[in-house]
Amino acid sequence: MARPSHVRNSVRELIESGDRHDWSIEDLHAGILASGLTADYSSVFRAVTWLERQGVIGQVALGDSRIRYELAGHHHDHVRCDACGAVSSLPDCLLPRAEARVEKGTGFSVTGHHLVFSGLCPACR
Amino acid sequence: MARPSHVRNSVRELIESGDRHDWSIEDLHAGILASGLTADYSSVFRAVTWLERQGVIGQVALGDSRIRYELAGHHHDHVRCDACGAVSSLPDCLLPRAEARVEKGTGFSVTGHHLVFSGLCPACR
DNA sequence: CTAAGTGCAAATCATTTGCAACCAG
DNA sequence: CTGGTTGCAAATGATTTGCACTTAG
Repeated sequence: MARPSHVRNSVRELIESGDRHDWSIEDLHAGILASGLTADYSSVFRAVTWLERQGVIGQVALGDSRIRYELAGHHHDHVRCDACGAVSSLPDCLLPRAEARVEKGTGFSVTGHHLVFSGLCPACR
Repeated sequence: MARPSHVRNSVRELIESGDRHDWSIEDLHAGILASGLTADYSSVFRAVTWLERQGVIGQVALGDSRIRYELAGHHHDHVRCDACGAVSSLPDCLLPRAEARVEKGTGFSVTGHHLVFSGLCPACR
């Protein structure tokens, strides 16, 4: 069913390139244009939606008012600079057994979590 | 400088009433109308902004695409039901010394964090 | 031919702001 | 009178959708 889609390919390539983990749709759109290719914002939106539904990428909710995406797969948490907005990711998850504790305490069955630290990055402090 | 403001009072009362910790502006607006009083959405917005600046309430970013607020003060984390959207809060913070670890690992100076667990609430599971 | 992918414009949704009327001090 | 508060309408910002055109399978 899937036909060649250069927009989807470009989006996937950008996100898989790995250096960033806080891609907004606008960032992706700009990235594609910067590489010489063309793509409409709405096409990027649809590509992102599609990739998300396929489980290739996932949303990252930073305090920021736009939706951001990163490669899905290995779970990790983030640190965000309050001053410049820079985001870094942490190598491993700091909540090894916290979920079990939450389950006991609340009665919820916990399937995951989202953790963002805030502070100042080395450059801004 | 501050004159009586029934909108601000209503918003504060609702949020201080304590049962919820995921008030959106729309929720607050609806809540005020439900109590028989009137208030414009924009006035509620301004009241919320004012209370936030005063440090009375703070934002809570749940996956949800709208900004939510809760009483500021004691820090605690949340669990959100993926099915019905219900939110509960956890009594204490589960990351006592995690911030120090993050500082060492990333070079950021960490000032806080935001943690949301996701799963299914007792009613939905 | 048929359905997927794309661009363009327009519709939504939620948040914010401008402005004039209003009112307590 | 003066400045804070409010309602109403309109501006923003970002996400989402409708539609027609193009093209791979």
